[in-house]
Order: sequence, then C-alpha cells, then structure tokens
Amino acid sequence: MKDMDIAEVSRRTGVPASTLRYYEEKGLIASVGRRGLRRLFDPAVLERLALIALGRAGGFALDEISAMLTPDGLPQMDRERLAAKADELDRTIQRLTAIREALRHAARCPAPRPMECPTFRRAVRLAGTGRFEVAPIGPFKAEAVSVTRRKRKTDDVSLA
Amino acid sequence: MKDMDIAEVSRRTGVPASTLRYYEEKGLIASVGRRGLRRLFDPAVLERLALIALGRAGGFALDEISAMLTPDGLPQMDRERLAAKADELDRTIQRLTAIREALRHAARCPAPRPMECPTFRRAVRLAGTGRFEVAPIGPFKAEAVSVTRRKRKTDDVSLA
DNA sequence: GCTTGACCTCAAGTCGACTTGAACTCGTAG
DNA sequence: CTACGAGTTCAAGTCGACTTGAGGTCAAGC
Repeated sequence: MKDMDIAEVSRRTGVPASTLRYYEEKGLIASVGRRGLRRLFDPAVLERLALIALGRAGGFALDEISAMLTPDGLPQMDRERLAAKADELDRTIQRLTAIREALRHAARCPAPRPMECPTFRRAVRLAGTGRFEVAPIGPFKAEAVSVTRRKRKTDDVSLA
Repeated sequence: MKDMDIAEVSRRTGVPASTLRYYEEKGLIASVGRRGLRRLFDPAVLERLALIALGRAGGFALDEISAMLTPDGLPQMDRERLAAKADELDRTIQRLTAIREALRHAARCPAPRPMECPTFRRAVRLAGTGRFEVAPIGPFKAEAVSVTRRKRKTDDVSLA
C-alpha cells in the first residue's frame, strides 16, 4: 500500500484531518513526507491511531499515551508502568461498577430517599467517594459510546 | 445540627468553597439563607453533595446530575432513565475492562509489535473502538482515586 | 495558463468544571 | 469603635483536546 494523504487517513480511521494535524503537532503521529505542502502518511499510521484511540478510550491523556508509545511499536514503556496503568483502570472499573449498581438499585428501590436505603448507601460507599467525603476524581466523561449519537443538541433535555 | 457556613461544608465534604458557590450558581445545591452576606447551609446539603460526588465519579456531567436530582431527594428521574444511565455505565465498564486486559497483556506479551499479537488484537477489538475506527469517547481521566484504600475486595457483580 | 479545490499554517475560539484575583462587606473580638 | 479576616461578587483565567476561520499554496484538469 502506498502512502496516503491526510484525507485518506481520515476516511479510513474516522479521525478528522484537523485532529490528525493536531496529533502530529503533539508528536503522537508523524507524516513521512510531503507532496508539495501535503502530508504523506505511511499506512502504519493507521495502526498507531488505533492504539491512540485505545488509550483515549481508556481515559488516558494524550501525553500519557505518547509516553507509552515508541516511535513505532507499543510499549517502550516498562512493564511495571503498563501494569500500573492497568491497575489504575482496574480501580476505575471497581468504582464505576459500584456506581452502576447504585443506579440500578435506585431505579428499583422504593425508598423515598435513597440515602435511607442500606443497599444504596453500600453502593455509595463502594463507589469510593468515602462516607460523605468527596474524592476529587477529576473530569471524567462517560460520553456516548454510541458514536453516532453525537448529533448536536439544542432542543433536547427538558430538565426539571 | 444547626446550619453551617460555607467553610464548614467545605471542611466536612472536602469540596472547596469556590466549588460550592459554583454548584449553587448552577442550581445543584441551595443555601437556606444568609447571615449578613454569608451563606448558610442545611446539613442535608452534605448528603446532596455526596450524591453529586457519586455522579461525578460515575462520569456524569453536572447538568446530567442535576437532571437526576430533585430539589431534595434523588430520583425524580424516571426509572427508565436511571436504568439507561446504568446501561451506559455498563458499556463503559465493558470497554475499560477490555482495555485493562490489553494493557495487562501488553505488559506480559513478548511480541515485538503488539498488533502482531492475537490476544492484544482481540482486546483492542473488544475495546469497542471498532476495527480501526476511532470512537470519539471524550475526555476521561482515570485519575488517582486512591483516597480510601478498599479493604473489602469489591467482589460483586459479574462483568462479562 | 488559469481555475479549482484539497490541503496548508497560525491564531483564536469552544466546552465543562472549576479556580483565581480584585475589590468589597460584615460580624465579632479587643 | 475599629480592625481583622472570613465571606461575597463578578470577571477573567486555566486546562485538555480539539475545532474553526481567515488567508495562502500548489498539483492537476480543462
């Protein structure tokens, strides 16, 4: 396969050209040259972008991702660090699992105030926000995994 | 317990005063009055803040959270919507689990390039980023949560 | 040779969730 | 009665990950 221009990379990965330029600027990907002004990319960039997407989906920052990616392969990062990342993710998963249970329970439980329900309280406790302590968790965003649902919202949300 | 001033709420929840004002401005919490200029909060605000923290920890936006919280209790939100949120979280968990596995495997696998390893590829596939399609997942941040160490191994809940 | 249109650069804008800073107001201790 | 310091307001700044817009370039088709 021959080198691709930015439009093709974009088409094949779904990543907008503007994002690809941004990634290049940040050093996450590299173009192999130019034809005139236009960037040329090696097909290998597709794989790299998949890895980047994986990291993003895992909630890692671009800087962290570039720290785990060598110029071409994956883990120049030592195994310890990778394992640490996995553990980090694991804790997140635990937390989210507890919250999911809290939500499910809240959807089902008849208690007038959720905090009066022991099951709910337990879930809250497990959620790791401490008893009533608020753990500074940082900006998550469990955004629509359903990619196609990002249509632009102006009309929706009739919030009470 | 008598009404608290902003400093006490802050102290007892760990939420900075600036954030409390911000939350009030956004309508997530309310003060019950003023003494001079100073806000007074009902102790119930602590519980509400715990719920808000729970939502934040679950990756929900403040707007979403306020949509699920009635002026005082929890779910004015219909059960369907709560269940939908739980499902959303569930998909996130699936994805993160796959990524965790990919990471763990990468830390262990001897393959020179991870994409050559079938196990890794499988994990990537499960991560839901499509084949090589990049799902725009949005800014996560699996930040250090380790506020309170979890002694109880949160055994529960079979995640696939 | 000229137009076209995809691509380029660089600066600025956006979004969410807060934080920070300047200028001001009070209740209270001395 | 005055000073102090905790609280207040409002505007602006920050951070990460991009997007948008204005204005410029260039390979290719007519």
